[in-house]
Amino acid sequence: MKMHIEFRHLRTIRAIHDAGGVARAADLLNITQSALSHQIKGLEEQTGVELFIRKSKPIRLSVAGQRLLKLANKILPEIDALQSEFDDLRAGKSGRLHIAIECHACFEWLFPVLEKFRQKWPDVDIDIKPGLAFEALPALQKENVDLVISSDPEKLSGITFTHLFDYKSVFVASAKHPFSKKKWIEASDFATETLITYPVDRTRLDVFSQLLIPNKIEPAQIRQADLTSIILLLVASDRGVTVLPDWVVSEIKNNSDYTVKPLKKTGVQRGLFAATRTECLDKPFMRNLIDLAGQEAGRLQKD
Amino acid sequence: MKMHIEFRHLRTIRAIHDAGGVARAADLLNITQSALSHQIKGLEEQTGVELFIRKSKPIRLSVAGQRLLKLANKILPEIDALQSEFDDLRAGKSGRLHIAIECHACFEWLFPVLEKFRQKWPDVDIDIKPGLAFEALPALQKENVDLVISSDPEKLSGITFTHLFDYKSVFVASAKHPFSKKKWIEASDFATETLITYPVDRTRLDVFSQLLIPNKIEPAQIRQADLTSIILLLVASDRGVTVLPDWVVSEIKNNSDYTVKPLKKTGVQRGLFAATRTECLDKPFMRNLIDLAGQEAGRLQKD
DNA sequence: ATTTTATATGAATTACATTCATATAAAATA
DNA sequence: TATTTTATATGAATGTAATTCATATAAAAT
Repeated sequence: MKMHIEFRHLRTIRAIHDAGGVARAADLLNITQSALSHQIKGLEEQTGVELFIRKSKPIRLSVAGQRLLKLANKILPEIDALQSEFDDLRAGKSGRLHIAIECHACFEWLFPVLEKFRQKWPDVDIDIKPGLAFEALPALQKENVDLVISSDPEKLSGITFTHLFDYKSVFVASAKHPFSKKKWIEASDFATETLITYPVDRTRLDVFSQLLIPNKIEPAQIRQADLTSIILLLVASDRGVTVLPDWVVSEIKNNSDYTVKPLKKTGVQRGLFAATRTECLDKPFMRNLIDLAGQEAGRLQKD
Repeated sequence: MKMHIEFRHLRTIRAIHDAGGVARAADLLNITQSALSHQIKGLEEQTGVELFIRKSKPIRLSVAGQRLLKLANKILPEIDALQSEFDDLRAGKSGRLHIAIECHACFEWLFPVLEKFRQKWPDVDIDIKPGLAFEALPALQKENVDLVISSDPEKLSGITFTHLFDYKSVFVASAKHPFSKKKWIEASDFATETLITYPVDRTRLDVFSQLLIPNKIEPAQIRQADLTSIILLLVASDRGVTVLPDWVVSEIKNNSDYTVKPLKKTGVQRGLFAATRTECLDKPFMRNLIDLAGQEAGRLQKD
């Protein structure tokens, strides 16, 4: 009396209908006729209605039975579809790729990469989570995201950092700016300047982490802007100076509105890494994304 | 390895999600936590994908798990709905009422009855099968129909005939017809007449079964018409004579276009019966239909 | 009426879900 | 950080329910 309707029963109903009888259905399901007979008897007890008309010999579905069959024909394909979705998932054709980017400027090269990726892996669920830019690595461990783009590799259990490419952080100012005569920019130079940055914690900005904080220099003023194009606009109109990755700057290097200088005599070189859960590197789409990211980086550097 | 996804699994997934953890879900389902743990392990083996993220402590659904949950939330209510449909069926609120009528003129009184019935039993699936007018009783036994309206009760195993009402078969002709002077009509009178009948086997027509066949009389001519109103039209314009149940004739009894006479000196009295499978008499809607038919009959006779 | 074919059923068997006892691992707490 | 608490996992034992086997019964076909 505790028994429930189970998929077994739906498969049975469908088989009996398709095969046109219990005995034939039994072959179809690789099961004995007796088993099916017991099964439908149990099902009729459970549902409380007669599912079959037993007066005719290959037994037929009653009205109630037909109703159940209808449901079976609706539900069973859905389960099969789900199973094949799962098969895709296991085969690595589908999956989830939720990305957190610590580096704000990375949008620039990430979008073209994702566009290529999307074409090759249409069933992978792509998303970018800019919200949790900080705390990205814990989120990665907790499987809230699957990929973190970061400049600061850490030793973390279960997390692997894959080197994507190197870039330089370069100083950008208006062409009219007095620093256009300098060969390179020092930390101390910022003390009198208005610095334009992305609106993120300063520890996540190369200018600060690599130059100003170590040298204990505070810019005269800080102004924040969301989009790279806005920052460049502000710089062009001499409202301040900024520091950006060289790949961003490559587009405006030959633009006479701007002057671009290295930071320090040696330049400030940084690496960009893809952080993933180690086991995820087995997934083909994940490896492919990292490959694509490397290729795109190469293309940017050439310009 | 042969295991399939079962409803148990869907209920489990849903419970784990709703309760927010395996342990709490276990209470919810009145089952041990261990059972659920084994269950989801088996399910993961079957599907081949990880359904849960086990890094966090009350375990969460993975992407695949969420997909399964979505399906569970779709499917489980459908099964519940079906079960309550079955409950209605068992309670006698719903069911099938497919009717075969041997007696062609019965449409006349059956339609109003069914209209009343439909209002009271909206979930009963009503249908009239005029096609298998002959062979109606075997169809009843085979559960192809559930009710047969017949004038000829037989002793048949599993079939019960319920008397609905009696009627007389009466002769109808145009008012101008010479027989309008007769007190009653004999079989021999038909030998010179054109008889208009429903287009059915003559054994199912009262004139033949009750009068002409026993007396071995053949009408001069036979003409067939589908609808009672057409038959009456033909009779009014003196294209022939007919024999109809008195309840049909009651409408035109006072119409000066027609003359109505009894058959034979004594009249030809017949009964009308509802044949059903005996077990179907337990169903409340079936009893109610038979009651309604009786009432409607009473109303017709009064006119 | 008889044979054939299809379904039903009781008892035995087997498979498998569940429980129990306990290990393991994450989260909370000190 | 160590410790306690809470949550899940697991192996072995148990119990239940699905399946099989052997056979009875009933409808269809001959």
